[in-house]
Amino acid sequence: MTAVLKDPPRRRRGQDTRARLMEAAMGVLARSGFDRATVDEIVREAGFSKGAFYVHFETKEDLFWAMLEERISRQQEAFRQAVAHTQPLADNMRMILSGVFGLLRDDPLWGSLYAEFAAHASRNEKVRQRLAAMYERWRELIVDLLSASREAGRTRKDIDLQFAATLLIATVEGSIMQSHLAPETVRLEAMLEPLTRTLSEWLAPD
Amino acid sequence: MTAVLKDPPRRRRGQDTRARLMEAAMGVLARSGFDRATVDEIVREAGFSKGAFYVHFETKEDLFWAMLEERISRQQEAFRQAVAHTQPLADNMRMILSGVFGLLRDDPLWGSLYAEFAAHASRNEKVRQRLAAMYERWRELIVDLLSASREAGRTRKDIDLQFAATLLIATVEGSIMQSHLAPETVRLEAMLEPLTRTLSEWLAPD
DNA sequence: GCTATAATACTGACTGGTCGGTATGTTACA
DNA sequence: TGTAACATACCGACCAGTCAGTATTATAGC
Repeated sequence: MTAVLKDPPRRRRGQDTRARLMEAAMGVLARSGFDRATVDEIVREAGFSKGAFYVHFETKEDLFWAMLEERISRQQEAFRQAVAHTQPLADNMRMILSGVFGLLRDDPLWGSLYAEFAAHASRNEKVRQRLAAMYERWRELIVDLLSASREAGRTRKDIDLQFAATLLIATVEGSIMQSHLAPETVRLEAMLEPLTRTLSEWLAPD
Repeated sequence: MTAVLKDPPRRRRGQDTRARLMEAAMGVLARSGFDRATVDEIVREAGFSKGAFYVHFETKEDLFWAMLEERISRQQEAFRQAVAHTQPLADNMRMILSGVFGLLRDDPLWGSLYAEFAAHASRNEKVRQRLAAMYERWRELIVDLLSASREAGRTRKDIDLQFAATLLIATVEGSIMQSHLAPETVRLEAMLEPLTRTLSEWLAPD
């Protein structure tokens, strides 16, 4: 993959310039999309000049990568924390769902940003592979979780775990998608309990 | 909604220019995204000149709208045809799924185009509302279907139909998303039967 | 401590190229 | 011969990326 992230220059004037640029970029990217977002707008919002931008990023594309990596690792971390193999499956499920939903509620720009990533992935093989790897990792984590739960006799044995993982992710992402496009009709918060119950019931041995 | 579609000029030189422009645009939009796609590239691919484009579309944005409407109406039509209220629910389910999956298989550009629409919806309130209305219509159709099935005693009564519709759509769209980003791992064809079975079992009265 | 020198972070004017949209001309058909 | 469809050259705005210069901090020698 040969990541192109240059290690950040030492901080100065009390602030981490690179981080502030990325923070501003997040808003601008979510508002305007990658192609319409201009470097000028990003640096203006961050309170820097264009030169500063090109000290920290080689190109605009480079910034995009940095954003993608940053969001993915944050998401993975939240996911991992929500998974505690020792709890009943329904509790795990609720933890995961509310963790993911919470991330979106706390940071409403994430939905737009993710749509942007997905669109880019369609046209950029490298981005696509990176997102595919992210999904792969999620599936692994879920399969592990279900596998452990199955050992403990708390999950039915006649379900293909790969399929189950794919379906779980699909359910969550599809719900997020709909609530993102029609927030007045589909409320994530309201779906937390029904989703938890439905998925748990499906997985529970009869 | 006040659609801005101008009625197509009379055809000339044996071909429907507007349709050919849209066909070419579909490829270019899927490849490059809306912002990177240039009018020049579209007309070149369609075998016309820039002047022809602006005879048939007021702006580039106008073309985008036309594409969106065209895809939505085609999708709705496929959906409606797949739904026959008279069949057992599982058969209906399979019909709907294979209908949607087939649309994607026959036209691999659709996935990219849809990602583009979704990304645009994040930044354009009008596009967002249009997509939201599309989802709303789907939910209505599904609720009708489930409602009829419930009358016939073939669907459990303790499920909120709105929630069920949302969940069904989420499942399908989430699966499509994953197969779009990771086609080598998630094969839609392979998911048809398991999905049909899982969803039918969930909805069936015990 | 104090200054000289080097290294780094940042500024902002500028450029080269791109592209949506237009103006004007040309062709085909009624 | 008029009119709608199409072609082509062009313009003006925009923008990623550059670069020469400035400001700030680190370091070395005293």
